This record gives sequence, C-alpha cells and structure tokens, in this order.
Amino acid sequence: MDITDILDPLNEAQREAVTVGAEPTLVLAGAGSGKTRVLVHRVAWLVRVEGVAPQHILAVTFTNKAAAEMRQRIEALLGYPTRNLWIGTFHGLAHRLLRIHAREAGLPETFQIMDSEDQLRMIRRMIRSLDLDEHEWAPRDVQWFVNAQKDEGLRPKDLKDEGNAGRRRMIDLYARYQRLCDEAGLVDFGELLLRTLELLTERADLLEHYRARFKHLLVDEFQDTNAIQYRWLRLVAGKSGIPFIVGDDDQSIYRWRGARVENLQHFQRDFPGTRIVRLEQNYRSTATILNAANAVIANNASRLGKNLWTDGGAGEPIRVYAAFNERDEAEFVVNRIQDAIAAGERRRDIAVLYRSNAQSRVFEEALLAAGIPYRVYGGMRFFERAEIKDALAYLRLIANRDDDPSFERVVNMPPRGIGARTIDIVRDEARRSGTSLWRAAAAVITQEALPKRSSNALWEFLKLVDRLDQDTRNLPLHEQVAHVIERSGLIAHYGKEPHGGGEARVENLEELVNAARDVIADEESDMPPLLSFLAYAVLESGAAQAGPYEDSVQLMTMHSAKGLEFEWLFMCGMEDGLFPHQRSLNDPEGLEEERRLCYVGITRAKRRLYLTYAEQRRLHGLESYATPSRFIREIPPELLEEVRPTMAVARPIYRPAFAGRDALPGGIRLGQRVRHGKFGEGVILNAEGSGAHARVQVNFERSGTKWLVLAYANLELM
DNA sequence: CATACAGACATAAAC
DNA sequence: TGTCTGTATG
Repeated sequence: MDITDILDPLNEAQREAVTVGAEPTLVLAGAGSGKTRVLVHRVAWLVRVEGVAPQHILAVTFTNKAAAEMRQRIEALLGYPTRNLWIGTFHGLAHRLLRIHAREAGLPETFQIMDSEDQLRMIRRMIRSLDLDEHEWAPRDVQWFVNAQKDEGLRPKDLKDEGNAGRRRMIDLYARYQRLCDEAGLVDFGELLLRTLELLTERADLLEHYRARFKHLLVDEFQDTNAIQYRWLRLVAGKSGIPFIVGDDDQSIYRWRGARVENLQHFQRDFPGTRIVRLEQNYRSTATILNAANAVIANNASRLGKNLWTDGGAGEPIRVYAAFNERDEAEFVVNRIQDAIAAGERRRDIAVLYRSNAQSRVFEEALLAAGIPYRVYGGMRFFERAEIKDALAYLRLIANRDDDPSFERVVNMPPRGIGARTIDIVRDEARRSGTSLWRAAAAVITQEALPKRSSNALWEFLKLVDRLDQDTRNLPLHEQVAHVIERSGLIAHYGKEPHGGGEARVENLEELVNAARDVIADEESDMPPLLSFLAYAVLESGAAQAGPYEDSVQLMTMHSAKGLEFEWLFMCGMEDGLFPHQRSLNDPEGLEEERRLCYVGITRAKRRLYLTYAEQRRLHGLESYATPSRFIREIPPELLEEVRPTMAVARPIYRPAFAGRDALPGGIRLGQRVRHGKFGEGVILNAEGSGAHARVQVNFERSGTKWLVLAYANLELM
C-alpha cells in the first residue's frame, strides 16, 4: 500500500499524531503548526491504512467553512467522495440527529431553528406581553441568561433561585421562553445541543446505535468547546469511542461566549491514558515574530505549556509606530500598505487587525482616499439581511403555520393594512386560547372581532400563505423560492423602495433563489428540501460580503483573524484600554484572554509585523489619551524597532509607558480603583494636568464616566 | 404607514 | 461620534 502521500508531507510530531493507535489522543497544536493538515491526514490514515469505514468517523469543526474545507481536503487526499463521513459543527451534527429523530426528541417534524436575532425578538415580545419593565429585564440579559444555562446543559428545573428574587424571575422567564419555543416548534442554537444530549441520554437504544457507529471522534479547535459540547463528546464516545482532539489553550479566545479551556485538562482526566502530542514547529512566521508571540503569552499563568519554534531565519524586526492620533495611525498604515504594494505584495496578503469593529472606519476612509481596494470582515451576513429573513419567514410559515415569530415578521410585510391594533387583538386571542398566532388569526376572523377592513386584510394574508403553499408544493425548491418572493409581493415592495436602495435588496432576493438551487439533499436524514434549506440558512449564515476575488487589503478584528495568515500584518490601536480592552483591565482572567488574543494576532503574521498605537484618540465623541498597550512592553525590546514619523517632531516618540503619571498627586495611577462619596466605585481611565489642576477621568460603575478635579474629588484609593 | 427625530449605547461573534 | 431603536408626527 502506498502511504507516502499521507506521511511524506508531515514532520515527526505530525506523523506521530496521524499514526497513533486506537487510544484517546490530545494534539496540542501551536499556531501555524499544521493542525488542519494533521486532522485531514489522520482521517486518510484511518480510512486507507487502518481500514476504518468512513461511516465510523465523525469530525467536528468550529465553523461550517472549516468543515467544508476539511471535507474537500480529505476527498482530495483519498481521491473519492466521502459521503458517509460525518463532518460538521456541533450544531450542524446535532441538527441532523434531531431531524432524523424529531419524534423521539419530542419535536414536530417541521421544527425550525432560530438564530440569535429571532431569539432576541421572541424574548422581547415575551417580556412585553408580561408587562415587565424592559430596562429592569433587558431582553439582551434574559437572552444571555438563557443561553448561558443551555451552554451548561441546564434546564429551568435544574436551577435554584438561591433565595434571590431576581434570579427566580430569570429562571421563570427561561421556563416561559422555553414553553413558547416548544409551542411554536422552534429550537434555538443552545437547544439543538441540549435536546440531542437529552435524547441520547434518555434513549439507550439510540445511544448504543450511535456509539457503535461513531468509533472515531475527531474534534478541531477543542479549546473553544463549551460545557455541553464536551458532555456531548463524552456521551457519544462512551467507553469504546476513540477521541482525537486538536486544540491550543493559548488560542482560546471565546470564554465570553461559553468556551471552556478547562475542557483540555478535563479531557486528560476523563480519558485516562490520553496520548499527548505537541506540535510546536511553526511553518508560518519568522523567528522574531514567534519570539515576540512566545514572550507575550509567557505572561499568562494558566497554560498547558508549549513553545513555538521555527527553523527559519530571524527576519525583520517588528515595527512599532506611535501615532499622534487615530487619523495619523491610519495614514501611516496606508502609506506602508502602498510601500508593500509597490514592492509587489498582493493586497490580499496584507491585513489590518483591530480589537473592535468601530476602529475600522478610519482605516476605511484612508484606504478609500488612497484608492486601495479593501474588504472589511464582519457585519451583516447574507442570511441575516432583512429582505432575506422576510422571504425565509414566508417559507417557514409554509413549512409550519405555528411559527409565531415568522408570522409576526411578515403578517404586514409588505404592508397590507394590518396594523399594531389588529396584531394586538390576534395576540390576545392567541394567549387566551393558548394557540399560535396563525390559529388565533383565523379564530378572530370567524368571531368577527375585528373591523371589516382589518379582518379582510388578515384574511388575505392567511389565504396568501395557504396559496403559496399549495401552488408550490410540487415545485423544485428553487422554483418554490422564486414563486414565494414574487407572489408574496416582496420583490415588488423592495423594488419600489426610494433612492435605488431597494435594488440591492431585490438582487439579494434573487440570489436566494440561486442559493436554493445549490442546496444538496441530505440523503441520510431524507429531510425535505425546504426544511433542509431553511436549516442551512440559519446554521450557515453566509459570508458577509461577496466580491471574493478582487485582490483587496483585509480589515478585520483580531477575533476574525483566527485561523488566517498574512505576509504583512498591522495590529492597530495597541493601547491599554482598547487592547487589552477596558472591560478586562480589572479582571485577571479577562486580561489573560486578551493576551491570548494578542498571541493569536501576532502569530497571524508571516513576514512583517507592525504594531501601532495612537497617543490621542477620539472615542465615543471625546478625546482621550492612552498609554501603549502593556502587550507591547511584554515583547523583548530587541525584537522591536521604533518607526519615526516622516516629519521631524520635537518630542520623544516611544514614550515609556505611564510617563507623566508620577506627576499625579496622591499615588493615583491609571487603572486604579477608587471610591467617590457620591458616585461610588470606579476606575481611573485617564489623567491630565498636574498639581492643583490635575484632573482624572473615572469610570464609575453606577454613574458612568466623569472628569473630576483631584484636589476636590476626595477620592479614596481602593 | 413612512419619515423624522430623540435617546441610548458603544468588545469580540459562530452556530 | 456614529449607529441603531423606538416613538411621535404628518
């Protein structure tokens, strides 16, 4: 058997990982150490050398994009399609199981998935219907609470109020929300996982079946799994499954949305005899860049320990530029980008990274002015667009009339004279009789509880949806979609939107037809195409922007940069308060996560890295003065090179951090916690002036941010 | 029902 | 400061 194509491209550690026997394996894979390659080759090894049938393999990735890429690479290596090999995200796989076993899981066959926006709308509506104060019970907070519980695998009945009235109400809201979802046949992202877990826990026969099927469980980006995903993995693995997981504790940057790095440690505890393979050789960056990354991450206390190395050369020093303000920073970056392009660099190999999206603006303006094509990551995705969600809502109603959120979304879209008053009456009726809005609407019409005009309009809507359903029942999916966007009136509605704004929307709607054409049937779960398409639209929200092939400079947050690499990299806004972000300055765990994010950022760079910061920055409308990020100071100075502005300036460029602080009386420092008689507790953000005129900016927890004159404020240090 | 205006808010974002 | 949401107005 020829296995050279599997093993030859691998180094020794990679080869060890790919060829391990049937034992639980944990691959600690540093940035740029070839972890995707290891996963792909592991699958090929199992199939070709160990003779494992593809249906005995389950591979879990972090995103759909990664799943698609992995499947494609596996097929390229194996040389044939891998139909029975399950590859997907935890959510995608859970959805598949729930479709196959909807009945056993207590769901209607036509159940629909809600994205976070749908979920938020639903919670907001619920809070209103309960006449709760939306400030005290902010829908966002409730949503956060519900999702956090689900991520931990907890149902309302598992939660105790601990004698806390607020918590008791939260638990109650969670329970009510869940009831609403169940009644409407709706499943949120967390529910996909939780339901599946419960299904497999309760149904020993199913569990046994899937345990027998999925012998090999491969999980990528394991450091980003949450509690329930890990329980899921353990459950499916059981005693006989062989988990092969790949992760990097230093790249765990999603703690804030439930990811548990500890799962890496737990894994070793829960699967005794775990074989650990470390991939530490980096093929991406210069030694200088790697050393900087290593130096920064070394400041984190809780690590499994790992040191990246390369046999490549030192390369260039890392450039640090201190800008006057954010516009100077952008101008500097754009000038360097022009240099790079002039030197023959491709635009797509250049990226500008920042901590938060709001920072993109200045760079966009500067790039626009310079006429350099760029692409901003993030923002509105295809399936999140209003017109697309409208069209999907019609389709969802066709599939399931009881989908209340979809009903509310399009009952008056396009406008057909059904106002807030009418909807209120329908809603009241639904609540009174405990049915869906759809049924309530029909009831309200027969009861003649509405003015003639509204009643007719409502009747027209019900007829419309029924007609759309009937007329398209036997059409291929994409024709069904085309029919629906046309006959629902959405096309006409958006087409006549003023100032040509509707044109793009109409194009998007037409694009939806194409998307429907491309949907591939899932033979295994023999899901109806419409249901399959609707699920796809929620689970795979689509790229934020089209135009992929124009060669353009990449702008994105440090988070979105994970997994990517660039020849030239700019990390901007390297200021304490921006990066690390303000909200993590007082929290050691938060700070460690920021540091990991910095590590992720630095290790994206292949050849040249710039770190820039602005000494003065306009933020939320007011000027603030910043100190360079502590992360810059964590890089050994010999790896850095200051870049001076082209104009001569009569001041030190790379000011030592916290210069000027000494001038503040009373031992006050930035970041210091203080208490004020009236405003309560807060943190010093900024300071200016000295002596009797010294003022400090304090961010009070209760009263917001204020400038105070030190001499009068009587701040108590904490 | 569309548009204008006021007010709140401002970390990251896949599924 | 800019964006988004909700409400007031014509």
